Amino acid sequence: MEALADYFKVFSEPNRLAVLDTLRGGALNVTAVVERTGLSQALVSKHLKLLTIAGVVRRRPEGSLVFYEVIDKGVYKLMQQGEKLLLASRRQKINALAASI
Amino acid sequence: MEALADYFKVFSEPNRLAVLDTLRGGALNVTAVVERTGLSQALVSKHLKLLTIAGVVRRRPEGSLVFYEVIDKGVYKLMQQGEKLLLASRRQKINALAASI
DNA sequence: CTGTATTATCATGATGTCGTTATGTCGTTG
DNA sequence: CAACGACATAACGACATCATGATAATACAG
Repeated sequence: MEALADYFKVFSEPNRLAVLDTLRGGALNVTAVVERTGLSQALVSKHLKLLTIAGVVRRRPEGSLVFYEVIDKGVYKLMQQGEKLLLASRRQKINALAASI
Repeated sequence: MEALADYFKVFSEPNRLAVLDTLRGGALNVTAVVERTGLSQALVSKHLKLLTIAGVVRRRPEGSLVFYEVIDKGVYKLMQQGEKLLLASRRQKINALAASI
């Protein structure tokens, strides 16, 4: 349970999800991620490091650039599954509200 | 992204996952969850409240007891998908280690 | 070798989360 | 209504996480 919770924690941060989102199309270097997310360079670097440690992303230095890419695209499936449940839970909450009137 | 991150945050806490796990078989009242998890009553109550607010769990008072049950069992599928990716990422980390030797 | 671009790290402050203890609330029972 | 059991909430301390600004480390160009 502990390890699973830690794994989900990786996806529990908006900026980290935004970073992951930029990597949908394939590998990008840090600056590219910075530009596409609008986040600070230091912040992007830290999130990418965390994602690397979590085993979600692979680091590949190339010259003076460092490219990052998602290892298992199944993470996007996980996110999609999360979205789906999120929407369902919203409908649920609306129903609960309506029932309480 | 924000909302999705918040949703994943619900599953990013070991004790909360443990609580959810006790509800796999169906509705349970608070004391039953306390007994099965070994967590304090106050803590279980708080986690159940959070799960309720998140729309993951439904609260149903019955006499002096309060039963909770998972609304959409899809959350267990989400957890399963998380487990799967977690295991894959572990294999990945081992490979990365091996490659670095 | 110097300077520059790219990426990583550090130190810090602000904020959030978790768990505990104590107490409050509500329903039931005698 | 008094007492009890079940559950919820409040207050608090400990700790984790996040974002920032400044600075380091690295690779490359000139």
